[in-house]
Amino acid sequence: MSEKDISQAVISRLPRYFRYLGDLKEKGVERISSQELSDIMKVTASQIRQDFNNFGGFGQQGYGYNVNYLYDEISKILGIDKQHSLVIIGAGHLGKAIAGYTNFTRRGFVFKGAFDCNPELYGTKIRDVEVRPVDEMEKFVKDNGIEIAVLTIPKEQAVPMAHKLVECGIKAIWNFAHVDLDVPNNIQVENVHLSDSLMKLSYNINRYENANNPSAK
Amino acid sequence: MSEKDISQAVISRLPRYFRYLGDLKEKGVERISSQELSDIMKVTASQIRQDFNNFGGFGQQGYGYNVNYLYDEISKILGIDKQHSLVIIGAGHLGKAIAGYTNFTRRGFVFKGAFDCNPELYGTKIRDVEVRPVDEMEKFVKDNGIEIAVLTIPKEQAVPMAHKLVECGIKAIWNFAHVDLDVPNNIQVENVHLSDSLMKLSYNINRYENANNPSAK
DNA sequence: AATCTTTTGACATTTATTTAACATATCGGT
DNA sequence: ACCGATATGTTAAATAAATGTCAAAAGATT
Repeated sequence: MSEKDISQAVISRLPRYFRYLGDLKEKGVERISSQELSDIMKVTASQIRQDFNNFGGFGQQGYGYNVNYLYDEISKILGIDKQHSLVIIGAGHLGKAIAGYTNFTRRGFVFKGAFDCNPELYGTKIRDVEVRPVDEMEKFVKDNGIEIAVLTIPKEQAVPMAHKLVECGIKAIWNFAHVDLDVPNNIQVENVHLSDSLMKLSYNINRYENANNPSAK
Repeated sequence: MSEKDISQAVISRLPRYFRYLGDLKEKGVERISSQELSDIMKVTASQIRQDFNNFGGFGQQGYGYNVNYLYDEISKILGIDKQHSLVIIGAGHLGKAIAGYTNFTRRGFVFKGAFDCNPELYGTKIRDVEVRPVDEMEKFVKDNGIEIAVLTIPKEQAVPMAHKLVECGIKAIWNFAHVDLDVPNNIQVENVHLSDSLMKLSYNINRYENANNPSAK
């Protein structure tokens, strides 16, 4: 039905390509070969070519890839050529950090609403958007056809909230709560488990130290 | 020299196991089989056993795994049985969100200092820790033997700052800036590229829609 | 105490991902 | 308009990861 399934390993690499291509574009570089990109990005040229070829031939033999064209194509693949509306649920520091990050706006993610259950925050503003009581979320999401909900609330609240969001017709959840959400699989979920990331870092510190000082243990 | 290399794919799964084991522990569950855990976590029992066996036999045939024991062993593997000191560089919302996240403290990550280059923030406090001028960072990191630096600053500043941190003897960098850091490989780096994560979500929204409405393109 | 059941740990198999190799198309200079 | 150099797209090989299988060990039951 859709294009043949492309592995998430490939998808995970696309934003990085996109970032480097954006840099090249800004520098005025017009063309680049997989080998040059390989040198800059420290991945094999073979992988670069293979990754791009999952989506069709973007390059030209003997020439390489046109930076602008490739950049645009990747942005289409990633769906950031279109606008996506989002609301933030949980107007704490993390929610504010995300809402305030203007680069997301540049990528087509339009911040439309913020909700919290702390009355002290009601009416305060984050980038021209008023923080509202979380009870108003359902109506707001439905009325405005919001696509993405950013969950920056404690894990206890995250699961029921995800449920509610699904009922409101949300398409995707960007989940910062330290819990796995169980939602129908027509709802896209992307988890950002910060503590998992920090533990990985801790493991690697440990590993390096044990490797160089095997006395302990 | 060290234990034989374990793939980062396995390491990435450990924090999730740890999280579920913590939940089981709290519920008073004493033992669990790979099959039961498989049902809860939606990964194959085979993978669970294989993952644990990378680090030695934690289970017992005919019995399963002792939840408390396994939990403790994983915490040792991840190095979160020991304390790790950290400083936050960039006291914006993101830095504050991370500093304020008390769960990290529970896992042994001790927040010791915060630095920023915005004079308005000097002297303000984040959880009893005073925000200081970024110029004082070098001395502070050296004097206090800080292990981990959390980089929550704009990408332009991140690269030179990483350099400086390496000179101060930092062991690891938790990087939230949207740029790849180039540091010696005795320095551990863990990247949290939020925009990459959001783009992945966008891709998956797009993919699902195209699959169910292939008219477009 | 013997037998049956459970469940691990180890290994074999399958699947997925990455890297390498190369034929072929295009560019660029003469 | 030709010819050599370049660099893709594609296919094949190698590597890595995930899954399935089963003997053996320990617990549970009678």
